[in-house]
Amino acid sequence: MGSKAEAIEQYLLKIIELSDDHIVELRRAELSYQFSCVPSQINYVLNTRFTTAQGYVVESRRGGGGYLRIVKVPIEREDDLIKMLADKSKQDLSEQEAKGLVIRLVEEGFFSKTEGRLMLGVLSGGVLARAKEEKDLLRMDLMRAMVLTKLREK
Amino acid sequence: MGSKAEAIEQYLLKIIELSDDHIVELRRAELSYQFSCVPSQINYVLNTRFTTAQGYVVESRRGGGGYLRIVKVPIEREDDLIKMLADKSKQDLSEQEAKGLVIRLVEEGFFSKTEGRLMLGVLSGGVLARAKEEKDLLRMDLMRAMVLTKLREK
DNA sequence: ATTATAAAGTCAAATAAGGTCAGAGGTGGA
DNA sequence: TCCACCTCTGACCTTATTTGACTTTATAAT
Repeated sequence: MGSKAEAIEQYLLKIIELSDDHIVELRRAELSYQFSCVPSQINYVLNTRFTTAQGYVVESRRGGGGYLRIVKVPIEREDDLIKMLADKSKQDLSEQEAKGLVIRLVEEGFFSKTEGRLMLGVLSGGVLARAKEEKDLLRMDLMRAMVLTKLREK
Repeated sequence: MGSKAEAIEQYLLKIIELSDDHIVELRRAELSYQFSCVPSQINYVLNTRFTTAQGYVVESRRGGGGYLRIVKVPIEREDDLIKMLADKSKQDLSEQEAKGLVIRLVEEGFFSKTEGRLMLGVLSGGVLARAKEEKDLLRMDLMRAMVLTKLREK
């Protein structure tokens, strides 16, 4: 049984897809009611799955007439990419982050679908098991290497 | 006398066979309960019998809604390059070997040129530096993962 | 202005998975 | 018999999700 968080994610993705300008606006309380969960779980989903790294901007407003707005934004890809890669302080990459990033890079057309699959193949699952504690560091190295390879070819 | 590990293996093989897309998803805790063993024995079975060398990709997720997913990738090829990957005794792959292999796989049209470049980007140079002595083992894991990913999509 | 009401945000604890590793226990062949 | 090589177990670890008490901010009503 998939988690509730995932169901909420899927629902949001779907309605974003359906909206013509890739913007969706909603009430936190209503959504949490629909999915019979506490309101703060909506924040959890937003914080873990609709991050800027994954290409989303979330705005909100409290109080009467409050709302949540999720906007999917395209990136100025190469600049942002280089920035991300150049950010030396970011030395590790979790599996989740990696997946989000790859999905986005494919959506942006930076990588083809098959390339994306290839990347997911090495970045996720038990493939890096041997690397143990260094797994997340290595994953970052691999991601860098692949993005750089691709940049060079363009 | 068949071991419990073998019984679990047989069971998994059977349900993978029965599933129409060769994918099976399950709860570790449930399975271990069915076979009255500790949960970690499931990992033992997966690690010893459902490896990439044997054509399986295993994914998992922890936490609420967690799961194990086993994907079988059919390796029915006369292609001896690919067969080599199925050779369990071959556990490491040097940089030179990797390059040669990728080049041939691209020549044969198994991988596209850009995919090949992506692979070389990951398999060669200092990218795996972090893995130290395990570098060659890890390189083999990566190669297997990529080939399986590609086979999976064909 | 003050107070009431209607949102949404934060954060940490509780819960629900799966992962790792080292050592104990078997088993079969030389 | 003895050794090498499986299997099996349990203690401990890491990660993801769910919940709820408390906080903050906006609007509406007096």
